[in-house]
Formats: sequence, C-alpha cells, structure tokens
Amino acid sequence: MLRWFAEHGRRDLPWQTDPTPYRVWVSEIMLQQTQVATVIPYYSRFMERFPTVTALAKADLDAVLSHWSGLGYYSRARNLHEAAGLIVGEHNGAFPDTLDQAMALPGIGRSTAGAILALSKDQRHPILDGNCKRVLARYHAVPGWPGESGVAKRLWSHADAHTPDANVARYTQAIMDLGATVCTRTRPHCDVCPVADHCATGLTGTPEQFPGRRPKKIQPVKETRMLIVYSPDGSVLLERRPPAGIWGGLWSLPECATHEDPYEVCVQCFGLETASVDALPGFRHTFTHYHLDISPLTLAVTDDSTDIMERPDLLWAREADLEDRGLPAPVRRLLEDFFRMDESPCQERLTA
DNA sequence: AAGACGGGGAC
DNA sequence: GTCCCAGTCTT
Repeated sequence: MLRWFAEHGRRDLPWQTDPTPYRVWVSEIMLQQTQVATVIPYYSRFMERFPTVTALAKADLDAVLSHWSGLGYYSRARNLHEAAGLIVGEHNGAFPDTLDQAMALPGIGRSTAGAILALSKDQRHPILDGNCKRVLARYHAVPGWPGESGVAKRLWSHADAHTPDANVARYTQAIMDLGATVCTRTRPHCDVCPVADHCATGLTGTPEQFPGRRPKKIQPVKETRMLIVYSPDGSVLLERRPPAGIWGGLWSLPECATHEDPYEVCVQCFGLETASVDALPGFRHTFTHYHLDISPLTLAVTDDSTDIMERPDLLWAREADLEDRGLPAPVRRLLEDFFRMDESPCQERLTA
C-alpha cells in the first residue's frame, strides 16, 4: 500500500500541503458524505475566510453558514463552529490530542477523529469511511450492508487489523485513495490494484457485489409553496429556519401550506398587505429521504410597512445580499432566477 | 437499531 | 432516474 501510494497516491489536495489539525479537521468535515471535487472550491473559500480555529470561533454562525451554503448537511457547519468555540475555550486553541477528546467534540465521530489524528499527527487509529468500507468489504468478502451494526463491526475490526504502527498518515491516505481511484464503486480497476493478489473478490470473484446495498425504500413526496414577497425597492422577504431539522439555521422563503391563503399568511405572520399573486413554475427537490415539490408564488407588497420588521428571524434582502447569507441550494437558485427575470425587459411584473 | 440530515457526481 | 459519497447525531 505504501509503495503504491508513493507512486499513485494523491499528494496535492489543498489540505495535504500543510496538514495541520485544523486544516485536516475542516477538510474531513466537508468530506463527510461529499466528494472531493465538490469540496475543493468550498474548502478554499472557507480557509481563506477562516484561516485559524480562532478566526472560526470568533466568526458569526451566519458567516460560517454562508460559506457552507450549497454543501448540504448544515449541522456540519453548526457543529464545526461550536467545536471551534470549545477548542478555544477548553483546549487553549489547540486541537485535542487524544481520540476520546476529539470524539467529544460535536460533529466528530470515531472515523473522523481517527482520520484527523492519523493524518495530522501520525497517531495510530483506524478509520472507516465510505472508501474503506468498500475496500475492506471486497478484500475480505464481507457480506451485508455496512449500515447494519454487525457488518460495521466486522469492517471496523478489519480496519484496525490493517492499520500499521508506523506511517499511519500515509497508510490512511493510501487506503482512501485506493478506494477513490482504483477500488471504485462500479468497474473497479483490479488489474492495477496493489493488493489484488490477496483480495478475496478482486481477481476471482465479483467485487462489484460488495459492499451489500442499502435496502430500498419508497421515499415520500411532500409539497410546499414558497412565497417570494417582494417590495417596490427590489428586496425580498427571507425567514430564518429553526436551528434543527431540514435546512436548520438557513435563510429561506416563507412557506404557505396548500390549505392556507398566501395573502392571509402575509398579513397574519408579517403584517404585510400584498397583491397580485403570481405562480412561477414548480419544481421538485429531492433529498435522501423524501421528495419536496415546491410551488413558488410571488406577491407584491402594496403598503409601505417595510420598516416594521424588528424580528431577528426576518430579513429584507436585495439580490446582492444573497451571497453573504446561508441559503438552501434550491432557494438560492429560485431567487437567482427571480432576480434575473426582474432584469429581463419581457417581464412587466414589477413595473405596474 | 433506525431515521434524520443535502447536494451533487457518476452512471 | 438510481446509487453513493473522507458520517454523525437523535430518538
């Protein structure tokens, strides 16, 4: 593995050039359930804005969420920010040196804690990310879906047995790179695999059948109406979502259940008189666990009461304000389209 | 043990 | 469309 890594491993990823615990930590959190190519631009912007754990701890959560906007799993950003405060407040600004202390931080489980300490301090800890699960399930022909506790337990045992006493950082990067570039989900390249000779499935079996698939489930379909409440000065009303749950803590559009009257919602919830409801084309946003059918409605504010908003969960935002706010990806796209229509001469919606 | 939690890349 | 990804947290 180490010989293969020296020749074929990835050594030039942004967090590898200067693998401090902080830089590795941020990368590992971003890489949870997210592919390297997606992470890289986010990582660059994040490290430029929050170069140290102190800078991250001092920042507003809003600033952190805006740099996370579009990555998904926003609890990762909230946990990262909270953990930075704990590191500054309880660890004198130094990332914890033991596995248990690292795992005590929010957002850091066993695999991430092991990866950070292995990659940044060469400590001996096994990891078990998606790449390792695939490599080990194939190498040892472990049947079953890794989401089952018994299967995960066997994989952890193999991971620990393979982890060397020396060169842990390089070995850890090697097994992840092997999974990412050779032992790929479909059509693995067993002909160039450095461990194919001892692999239980590579040359003689069917590696694609490992690991076992997640049991299939029908995903429910939910629907909502999103209100684009716009004022004559070209700003739209944003509402902050609750800290937990879907899109937790992000700025989104007010929503209106199918049985509610959008005019009434504007009056009751925001004290705003509106007119001229228009429907924009609906679209479907798909999550891991359900589909969300979104029907956007535009409402023009008719009275001049835009100065009554003193609520911290409400915000009038112009187009230029959006980039500094954490918005769910579909809401960001929707508002970008809305403002783009606004500029287009064929629309008379705002000019009446 | 099972479900919640986003978004995008690969196919 | 489906599957999955450098998982963790809550229930």
